[in-house]
Amino acid sequence: MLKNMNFIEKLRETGLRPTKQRVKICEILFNREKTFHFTINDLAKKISEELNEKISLATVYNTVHALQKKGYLKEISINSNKSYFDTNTSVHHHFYDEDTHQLIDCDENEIETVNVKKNITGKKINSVEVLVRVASDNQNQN
Amino acid sequence: MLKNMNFIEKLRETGLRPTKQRVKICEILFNREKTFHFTINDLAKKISEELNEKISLATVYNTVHALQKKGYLKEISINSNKSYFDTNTSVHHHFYDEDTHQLIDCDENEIETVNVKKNITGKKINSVEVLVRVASDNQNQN
DNA sequence: TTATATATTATAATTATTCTAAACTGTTGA
DNA sequence: TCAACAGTTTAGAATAATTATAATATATAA
Repeated sequence: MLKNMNFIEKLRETGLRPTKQRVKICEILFNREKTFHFTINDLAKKISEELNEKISLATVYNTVHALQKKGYLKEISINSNKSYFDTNTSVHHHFYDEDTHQLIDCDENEIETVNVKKNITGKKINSVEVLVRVASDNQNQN
Repeated sequence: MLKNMNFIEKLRETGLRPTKQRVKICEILFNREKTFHFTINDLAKKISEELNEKISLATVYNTVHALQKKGYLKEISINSNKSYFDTNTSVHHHFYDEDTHQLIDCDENEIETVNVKKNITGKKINSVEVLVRVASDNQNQN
């Protein structure tokens, strides 16, 4: 996994000043094996847990949005009043468990490439995302 | 197009009391040719415009959620801090124009059937939705 | 090292949504 | 028909997520 030095480099490369807070957030987000699905709140909580130090919520928002703009994070579409982010920025899809509200990454090969036949003049396709909603088999939908 | 009588029937059939407000909301939502994508706010605005009468926002929320629970409306997954609803409850997909924030329905045949190979034990697939994000071709993403 | 542009922070403001409790209305059955 | 009850509507308060603000602090270039 990457060392802090790398984060400092990486941030600088993309034109983001490597401030203390940004480097810390990068550590938490990217020093891990598996990809991380989180809300801003999850992240803020993790910061104060793991670092015994608080970072202003506004900074967490700013930093996450900055990282997203630079392509280090991806926002995920789910119906929810919260925004979810994903450290896996490659093209991939999600299962959403409606019982537990858990989000599960799909391997590329678990969903066949989606063939979009329509195109809109003057517009380019930015992304094609599939969301598979699942729920317990014996749930009656009252 | 359906007459109010039909809405009263329909509501009653599904166990929703056909109150004045619910019938009005049904009129606005379902007395139209093309499907309607809206937020609660859009709907509330339309009500006061078309009917010169206000319905409490709380009632709009309650009614939309009741209609959704009964399957007359579908909630759409987009990254946004608002919830979008769709009067087209059939399985279909969407284009989302990131420039104009417009949502466009996809005909069934404009996206090939998505083949999901993964399945999760004890869970059934409720829906498979594709969201295609498009944006102006000459936009630099700075 | 200093000047300057940028970032952080606490807090206020905003926006979407849900809750609450009182008033009201649709429905059921005498 | 009408009383009674359960379900609904309502305005406004409460909550939650996010964004704006403006003062302070920091990173970086010269």
